[in-house]
Amino acid sequence: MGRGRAPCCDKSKVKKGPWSPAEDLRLVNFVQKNGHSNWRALPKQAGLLRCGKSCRLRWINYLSPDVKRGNFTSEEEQTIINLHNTIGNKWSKIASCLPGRTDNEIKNVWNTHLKKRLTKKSDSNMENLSCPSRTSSSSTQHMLQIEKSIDDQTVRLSNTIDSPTSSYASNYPKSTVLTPNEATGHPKSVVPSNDGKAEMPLESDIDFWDFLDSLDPLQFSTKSEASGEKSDGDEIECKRWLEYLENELGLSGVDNETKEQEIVTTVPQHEG
DNA sequence: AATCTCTTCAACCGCTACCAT
DNA sequence: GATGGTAGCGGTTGAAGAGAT
Repeated sequence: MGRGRAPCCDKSKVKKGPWSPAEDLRLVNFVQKNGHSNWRALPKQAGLLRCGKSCRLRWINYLSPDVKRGNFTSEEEQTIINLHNTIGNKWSKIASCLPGRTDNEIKNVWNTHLKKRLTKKSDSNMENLSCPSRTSSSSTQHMLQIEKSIDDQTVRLSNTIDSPTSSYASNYPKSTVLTPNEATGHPKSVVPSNDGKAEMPLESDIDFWDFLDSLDPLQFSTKSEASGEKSDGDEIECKRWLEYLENELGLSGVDNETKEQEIVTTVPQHEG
């Protein structure tokens, strides 16, 4: 480790910046069919002008059905605060305790909301020195327990989720329901606009998210997790989802080859 | 209404950990 | 054990939107 660094991709040939709906669709489509055992090779195989890292990030933080959108509940915030107190900036570990939340999201929430809030609080606490510190032995013990449970959970998760051969379907968590439109709801996808077709923002269509909501994650996870293969039911659901996506993107009614070409040509090139 | 400033968060970058050879 | 390749993590950035002036 730590020896030199090979560039993860040819930077001159990859697109950067916000993802277009067409790219999203292409990535979802590909991961759904082939899983994501090799992120580096994925962009080429999927016909995306992105680097593997970018694809991975986009999937994990935004496109994965695991991702829970919307405001953090006070319980979630408290969990973050507690865990951060214990383990510091271990965002992925914290995320593993908050189903549906990504490390990036938690990091953002911490930096933009929680940190400031706590700073304010501690400022006011400084004025009130009698405030008991959380470093009492009992709370320390409590934190150690939390830390241990995080480690246990991390091990469990790594054993059950995301095996190298895992399919898209197996990424559905057992209990997490995709709730993209709760609270602020829909992801704020920034849609580059040098092409009319790719302009349609996904989040603008309530039906789309309602449809996603209507999909039963368990249906995806249970069978395929057990068998390692997609069942017919899964495929039908996946197809429905994809068809809907294509519809939303204005890509339906076009034969596949034309569609593929269209997506590639509508992907704006690296904007300066 | 126009402009400026602040806030938010998606995406990028660089590094390390881990695995295969 | 050394080396190379890939995945994942955490810090940082910058565009876009919101709010203030």
